[in-house]
Amino acid sequence: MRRYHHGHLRHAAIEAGMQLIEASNSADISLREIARAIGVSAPSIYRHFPDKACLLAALAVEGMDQLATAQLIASAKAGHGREGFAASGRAYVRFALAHPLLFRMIIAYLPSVDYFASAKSDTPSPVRFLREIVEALAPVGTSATEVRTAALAAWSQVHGLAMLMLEGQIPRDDALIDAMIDGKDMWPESEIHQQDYA
Amino acid sequence: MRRYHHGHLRHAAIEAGMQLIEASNSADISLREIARAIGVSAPSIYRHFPDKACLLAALAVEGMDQLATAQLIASAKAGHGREGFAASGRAYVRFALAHPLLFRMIIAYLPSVDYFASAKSDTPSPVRFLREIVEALAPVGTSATEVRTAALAAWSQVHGLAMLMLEGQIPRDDALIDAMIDGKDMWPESEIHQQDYA
DNA sequence: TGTACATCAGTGAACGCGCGTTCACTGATGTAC
DNA sequence: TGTACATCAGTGAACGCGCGTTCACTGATGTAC
Repeated sequence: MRRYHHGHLRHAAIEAGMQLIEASNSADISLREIARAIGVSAPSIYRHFPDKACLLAALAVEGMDQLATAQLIASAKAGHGREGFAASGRAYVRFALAHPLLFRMIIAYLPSVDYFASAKSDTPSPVRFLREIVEALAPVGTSATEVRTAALAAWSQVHGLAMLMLEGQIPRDDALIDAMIDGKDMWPESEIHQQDYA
Repeated sequence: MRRYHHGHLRHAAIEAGMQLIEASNSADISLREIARAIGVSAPSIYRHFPDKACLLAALAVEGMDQLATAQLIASAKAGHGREGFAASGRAYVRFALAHPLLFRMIIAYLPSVDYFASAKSDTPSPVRFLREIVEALAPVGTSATEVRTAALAAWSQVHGLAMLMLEGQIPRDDALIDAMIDGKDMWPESEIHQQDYA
């Protein structure tokens, strides 16, 4: 009987889960698989997670963090602003291609983050990042719903590209990603009041 | 021993499969389920399909036909051209929302239809429809790859919206679909040489 | 027209699979006296 | 400091599930003579 003090097994399960997710790129991860990976019996998982869905949700949260971070870094490298926004979009697609199953799980197992609710939250998330950067780029006087529509359209754009490439319907062509996501499209002739994402 | 002469069971299986797909909106359909639905033993399916994947592929083909038809009708109703294109995009999203599982299967189980290869094919398909309508709308002198990029961007846009709505990440708001997909975005100040989709 | 026969679309039973979850348990840990 | 004890993170065995697929079969059909 190996003993994991104070939530160590919980941590180990999530870590092992993440590794298994990277290895598999299509089917869901099984609870038993994760237990096997950390050398522990399957029922022991239930000391730390009520059921499988909660375990997967924990992995999805982990993945969401990673995605948000990847986008933030990409945006910062491009100097935020319009170019940073495009860069974060490309980062979204590349993250999906690099971590197919994790990406699907983020979308599937995470409770949806309402666009407007994200304004009140403090935790970083792709949705919150999206809202803030689009708000910063919108011309003064743009209505909240207009901004939201633009933000959701941008999300749809990169999400659709990611999914279609994952499904093999669009070739995984790096140049195509770049061509599809450039900074010129949104509010082309507007003045920008730039803000950092903090 | 009920007997289905001359491929009747094949037909019945596809029909029953389509109905089951409409009923379920998330998990995959099982081969046994389909057999049950038509009152036949599971192994009898194997007289007509080599394996489950082929059965599902047949359903996906059926679904693709329906999707292409829905888009074509929507486009025709709007008079083709720029408005027709937007209408076909909205039809894509609404089809996905109305037939969630079928939509997923079309994307997942169908061999990818290469954009350029679709030019040579004669069978109607969403990709072929997309290519033809975007080509018709492109200003004279637009390069083939530019047209392709625009077409794939449009596809990504509606596909992403559809997926995010299906996953509950974006509210299923009809007005939002309309706002997001209007005909103004692509090549805004270009002359159009319109063509019908035949 | 009647009969022998080949074909082949169906059948029920069985295979092995891995899954999520429950159960009664064991035994190491940390604490209270 | 030593001992009794409660806690609770682990265990192996078992549950029932539905799945895709294989197997040897049966019996209706349509055809050749």
